[in-house]
Amino acid sequence: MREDDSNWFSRWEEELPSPGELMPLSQTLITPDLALAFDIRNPHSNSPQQIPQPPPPSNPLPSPGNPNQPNSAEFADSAELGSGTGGEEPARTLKRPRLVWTPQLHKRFVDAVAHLGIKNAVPKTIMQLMSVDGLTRENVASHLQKYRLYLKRMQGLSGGSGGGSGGAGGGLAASADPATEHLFASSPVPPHFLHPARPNSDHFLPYVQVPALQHHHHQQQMAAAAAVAAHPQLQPQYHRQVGHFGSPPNGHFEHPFLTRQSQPHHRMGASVHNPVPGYVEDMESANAAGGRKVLTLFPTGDD
DNA sequence: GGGCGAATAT
DNA sequence: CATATTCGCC
Repeated sequence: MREDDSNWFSRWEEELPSPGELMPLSQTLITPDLALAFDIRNPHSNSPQQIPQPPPPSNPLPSPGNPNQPNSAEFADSAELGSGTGGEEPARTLKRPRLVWTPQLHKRFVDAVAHLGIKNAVPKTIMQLMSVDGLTRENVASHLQKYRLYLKRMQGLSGGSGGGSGGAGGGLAASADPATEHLFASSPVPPHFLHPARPNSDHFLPYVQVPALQHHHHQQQMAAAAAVAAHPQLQPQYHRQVGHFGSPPNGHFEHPFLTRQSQPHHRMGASVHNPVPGYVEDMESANAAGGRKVLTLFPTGDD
């Protein structure tokens, strides 16, 4: 049993993040279109209203859909199927698209793990800390497994024996080999990750500022929304949103800089002002082959 | 029963 | 190969 839920914050000694670090710690997996389509308001909703989203009886995430922005074609598809199922909301049995771990998302992941400490870094906690709505525990668990594998690999690879793919540099900046540079190499791995984790002192933190820190297991959507509602001032003003790019074939990740800014506006009557031209969009990852949809995340902008 | 972790499947 | 799903254990 992990009673971390009760006092997980009692062991924050590894590396206390600055409030600023935690603040931007919130990302959404739901595209604006999707959100609109589902009547869920975004964190930055102008309306002073409280959470307009009553707890969906049973539907963690109807259709995470596809961040494909241009049109909700994909979503429309799902919606159609959903309505056909007989209810209003899409059936709960709908499968969500594969999650694509973009460097930014992975960065958040590493960030969360780093702040939690390896020992406390369990899927649920990580998921909560990441505050990426739409992210499931399974998503994190799966990725965490791979990440641990990666770390282990790195730990073993310090001697630089000429075995296989070159050297991981031992510790920091392990990416030296073009072949090794896939995803994990793109994020800095906190040093203490490789350590046996130094014995901590009993440092207690003055206060904790975690966005989605509720004990209630609610839907991620609501969790995020609620968190925002509870601390609206925590939300940055800028809308650094969508920016999904398919998996880079090369593996060279640059900044998610905007590629283009098409699609001026949709039919939303409200103001859709976007002070930041940060609309990135890329629909090159259309994996139509096999009918596989890919879900991508957007960068928070902090990096 | 929930959740974590590793194995296994797609 | 990257994620998802399943399975056993705590």
